[in-house]
Amino acid sequence: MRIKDVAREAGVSTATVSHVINNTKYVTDVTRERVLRAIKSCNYYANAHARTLASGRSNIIGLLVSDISNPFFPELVKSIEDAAFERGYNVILVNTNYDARRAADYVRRLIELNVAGVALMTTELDSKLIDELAARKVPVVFHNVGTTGEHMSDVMVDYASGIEEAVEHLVSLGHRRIAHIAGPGLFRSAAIRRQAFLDSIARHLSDAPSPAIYEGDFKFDGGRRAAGEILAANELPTGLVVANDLMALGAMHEFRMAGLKIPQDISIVGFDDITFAALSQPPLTTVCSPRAEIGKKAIDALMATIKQSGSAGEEVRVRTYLVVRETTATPARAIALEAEQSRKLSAAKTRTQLKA
Amino acid sequence: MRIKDVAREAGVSTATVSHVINNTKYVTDVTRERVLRAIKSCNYYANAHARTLASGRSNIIGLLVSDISNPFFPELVKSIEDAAFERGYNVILVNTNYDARRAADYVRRLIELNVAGVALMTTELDSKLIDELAARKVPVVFHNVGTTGEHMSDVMVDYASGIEEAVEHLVSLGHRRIAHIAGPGLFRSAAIRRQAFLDSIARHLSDAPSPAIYEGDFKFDGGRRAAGEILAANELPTGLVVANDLMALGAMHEFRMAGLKIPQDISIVGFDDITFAALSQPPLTTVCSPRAEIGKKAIDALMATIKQSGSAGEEVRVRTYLVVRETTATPARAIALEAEQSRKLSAAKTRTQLKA
DNA sequence: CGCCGCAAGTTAAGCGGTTAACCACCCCGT
DNA sequence: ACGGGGTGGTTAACCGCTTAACTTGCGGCG
Repeated sequence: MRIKDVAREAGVSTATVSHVINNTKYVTDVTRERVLRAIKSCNYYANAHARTLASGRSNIIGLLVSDISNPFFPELVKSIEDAAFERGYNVILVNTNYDARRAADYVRRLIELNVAGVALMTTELDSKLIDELAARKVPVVFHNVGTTGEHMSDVMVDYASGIEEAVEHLVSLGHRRIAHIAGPGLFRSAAIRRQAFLDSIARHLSDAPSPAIYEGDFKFDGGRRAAGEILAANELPTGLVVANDLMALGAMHEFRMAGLKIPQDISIVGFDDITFAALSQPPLTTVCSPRAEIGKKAIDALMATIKQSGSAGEEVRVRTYLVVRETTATPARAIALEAEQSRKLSAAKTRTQLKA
Repeated sequence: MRIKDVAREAGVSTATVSHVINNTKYVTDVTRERVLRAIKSCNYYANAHARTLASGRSNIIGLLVSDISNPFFPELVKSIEDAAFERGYNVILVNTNYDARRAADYVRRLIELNVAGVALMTTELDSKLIDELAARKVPVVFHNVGTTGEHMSDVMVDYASGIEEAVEHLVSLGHRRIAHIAGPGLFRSAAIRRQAFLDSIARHLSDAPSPAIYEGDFKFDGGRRAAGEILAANELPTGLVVANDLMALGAMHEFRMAGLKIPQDISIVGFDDITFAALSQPPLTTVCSPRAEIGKKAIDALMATIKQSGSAGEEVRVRTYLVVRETTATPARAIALEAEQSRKLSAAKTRTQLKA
């Protein structure tokens, strides 16, 4: 059932069959019909490898993610796969497990597969890999790396916009003591979020004491531990911005264990908006990192550089934004406390004045 | 940088280069060395498509899942990708979105790619697809379909064993009124779990009234709705076995909204053991569907049929088992209630006896 | 009427490997 | 001295498709 069988069946040359399949040359309707019928009657499926070999064009793209079982990724993968499917591409899924060596092995395989492009949605990236890809002129789209170049696009997620909204939200609710649970120091995304948090605080709460920052590991337990540290500190913040939802959920768990009510005792904002953010108890207010949009734009950018090779990559921007749910509220108890304190304070003052 | 460049560089024929790469023929150490050096100095990467075309062997496998964003799948995908990677295979990820047409499109593409094998981890399966695959003699491994055959293996997950453990667990805690929230009627996996539940109940609680069964959609909201129905019914069960964790979590949410305490007022057992089962509040007792094992065994079975074509597929079994966490407990309140009722009852009896 | 140009196909040369068949050489036994 | 067989490598035919270049036939135009 090869193209030559179809050609024989239709009484034409293989070239003609190829042309009707690919629409690469005008063919009369009657010939086209004959060919199509032959294709059907032979139950002919083209051989993609032969096609790629002959044409130099492949319809496979590589998708690298750090860890598909991290709840951030599935939706991203889904949207990428979806966009690729629509455009006729197949995606090879690569799970690096945060392992640079494994990523390198895979990049080699992808190059051997002559992939049309690569979506590097990992956080950890070896620059040698990128060089390798660049040397082979493989179109690439990154995620928050900040480098674009020939064949290299980047979808930059504007973490700051969402963090700003989060801080603004807390401040407008009346919070003045806001802490942050950051991600691991060496993660770029963690560093950006941390800085964005500090900037926003500086902007909105310039007179308040500088905010406490705790560091977690981006996982549930890291959130628990950080919350433990917060509880151990002498002054509890009333608001908390957490660098990802998993840690936010972990922190909520720990606070609840300690008998705190959320949001009455402490308001919490997460980051990412993973599926479970909406399902937690209470539903988590969080900053949405729109993964469906990220995936779609990544493929758009990749396709653009695939179509016209030699083109410079583009830098696409995606905003993050706050999704208010039920873990944030006016810090009523804290405000009452402060009011009480200032009342006592003024009463004391009055007394001393009276004494004088 | 093609094989002929390497051959020229090393001063040998392309055949020799091919042989040292693939270890297909003995080559003297000095020649081998020369070739390897040439490969390195040319920075040569073999072309996988040419290799596949010439050899007829591909190192791509197709992995079909219904929906990667369903929390059941990521871990399965991960273990499959992992096992495939180790064996030198690349996986093309296919997200069918529960759409038979899309699955069909993809199967065609996979055949065109001459994939070495296909892992059909979807719930919905068109028999035409399977025929197509069978006709092309593509090795396939299913998930709970129950058909094996030439080139077709199946990893059967023994849902019943876990359900049995769950029911046993509840019964041994003292539960006598146990209900079930089932999955959508037309899902095979849902039907099997439902039947396993009924069987277990019949085995352990033959004297009790036949258990109530509610139907959900395998999603969080379906669990909420089902829980709503349960609350609306006149007699609350003390124990609940839910067909998957997402619905169990939804049900917990609903019960909590209604003011019930878990597990004091109602014990809940989920199914799947998704990541969030352990993170819920309280952590969910559930039946673990060991996805890492399923994935690994699926690839093992697939590889077996790939290696020796013409072999009959095997049927692999995987047990599910109960993971006890904190949503199950002795139905204290219910027992107290019943005790109270029976006391009243006997008191009433005594009264009537006295009267008599 | 002869020639041009276009329309519709065909021919055949790759694409980059694999591998069966073949060859040259050398060692060894008789 | 000579044939046989093993060793280490080469030759070249393919795998199935694409596509540039070429052919053929025909209508239109000067």
